[in-house]
Amino acid sequence: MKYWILKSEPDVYSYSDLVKDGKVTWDGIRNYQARNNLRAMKTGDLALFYHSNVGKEAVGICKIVKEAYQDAGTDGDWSAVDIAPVKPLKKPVTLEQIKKDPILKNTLLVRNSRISVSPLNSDEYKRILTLAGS
DNA sequence: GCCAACGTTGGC
DNA sequence: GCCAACGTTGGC
Repeated sequence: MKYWILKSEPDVYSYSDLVKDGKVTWDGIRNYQARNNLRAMKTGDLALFYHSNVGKEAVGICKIVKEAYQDAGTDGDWSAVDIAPVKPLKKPVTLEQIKKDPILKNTLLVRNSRISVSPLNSDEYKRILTLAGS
């Protein structure tokens, strides 16, 4: 079981959109590192859904329901996965909290803010859930 | 809206 | 293969 953070601008697609849709294809990734992370995902892996730009906070948990397949939107060598919501966090966990936290401050989310799909180890994942009050 | 950081592209 | 120029992302 692996853990991930998926970033999305809530103006474009928010966690509540995901809850409403029930499932969504996570495509359009055009960054090799992020693509490789997508390809490392397994069905059943959990991911935190993070709102970039607006909010700058992790807001919910989702799960991978379909492993990486060819991104239909392109001829290039890009991948997509399908995700579904699990449950919202009791309290969102802000980037500020993450940056201040000794366990979380070294996550790729903080070190490289430009990567839209990044891995978390189980300690980091659990720490965020703790900060979220669950 | 600005700009720093980073990734990608393309000329050499 | 190097590196300057450019585009994009995302925090502020």
